[in-house]
Amino acid sequence: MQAALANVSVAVSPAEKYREYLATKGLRLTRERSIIVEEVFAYHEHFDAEQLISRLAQKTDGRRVSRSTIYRSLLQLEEASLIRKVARQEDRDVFEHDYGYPQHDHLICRKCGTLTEFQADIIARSLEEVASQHGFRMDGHRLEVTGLCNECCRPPASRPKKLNLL
Amino acid sequence: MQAALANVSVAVSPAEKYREYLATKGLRLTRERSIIVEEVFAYHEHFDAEQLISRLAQKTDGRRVSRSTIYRSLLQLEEASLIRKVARQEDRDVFEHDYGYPQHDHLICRKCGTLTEFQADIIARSLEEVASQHGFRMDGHRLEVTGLCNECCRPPASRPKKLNLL
DNA sequence: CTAAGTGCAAATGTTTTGCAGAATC
DNA sequence: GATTCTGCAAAACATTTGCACTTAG
Repeated sequence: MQAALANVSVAVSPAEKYREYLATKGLRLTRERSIIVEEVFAYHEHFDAEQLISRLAQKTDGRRVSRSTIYRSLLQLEEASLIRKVARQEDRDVFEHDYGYPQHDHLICRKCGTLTEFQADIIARSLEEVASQHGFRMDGHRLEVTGLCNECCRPPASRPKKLNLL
Repeated sequence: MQAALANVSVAVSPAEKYREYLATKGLRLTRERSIIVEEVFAYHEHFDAEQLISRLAQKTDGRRVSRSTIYRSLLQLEEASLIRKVARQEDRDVFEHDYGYPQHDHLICRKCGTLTEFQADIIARSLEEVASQHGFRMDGHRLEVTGLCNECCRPPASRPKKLNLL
């Protein structure tokens, strides 16, 4: 029931925070929205809309939610700063938890697509400085570092060239 | 004719570099591709496919190129490291020159959408370090800093709240 | 001649939206 | 009783692709 409360340093559950956000807009935490938040925060992995949709579609109990509602809810969760877009992969927006987890950035393997999180305070600090120099009021950032992950640059055998030309 | 060569520290023109890239694939620098590279490098502003398309559509001379060819060419220019995606705005990929310009990152105003470039060597250096710690072979990064630009946070009059509720 | 290149129109795939009926205050 | 919600199907949109025709080595 109160998932995602155990090993996370938050005072309020994601669902509760969602409820608060909705309240400020005169909206309600419905059964569907509640199912969605809980599913979103049930795992800390990155996900896209389609994955969330199929996770919810597999539920055998009555916890099925329509595609539209899921998309609508994702927008709200983002507005509420519960989740945020981290990247775009295969034409899909990729989300991650933005609530209850420390700020971090990602190493994105351009071969296998794996997202690896890392933390570097110095970056946030540098950005504060840059922003203030430009009179820019920073409220967040997204940093994607691309390259090859440990796994994918291991076998230096033959370069995997594209096989277009017969 | 040889635009973008004057104030840029490159040995070879973008078109020439494009030609070289194409050559490695057994492809040619056609009239259309040539028109596209030149238009892309005629200005240093950020752009999306649609903008490029309409810029080329306005040409009164025979320099018109089809939408498909432009999209196909953009892919190649990206592959060739002549341009790169910097952001995604209004559901469109935004590109910028990646050739002949120093590495930099962007402040993105979430109100007016302005992209402001900045350079911070310390970030690149930090990333090198982080990458090596993870056995990650970095080949680039994208950093979008979001917030309000100088202009947009100037008038501290009334907070521009969304006018949804009547 | 053969392979690459183009333009067109149609397809794709994600995300959004209009609407009618259901649920909630 | 009015307003918010949902699910459905259709729409919107950027981007990609199949195809027939051109063009260039």
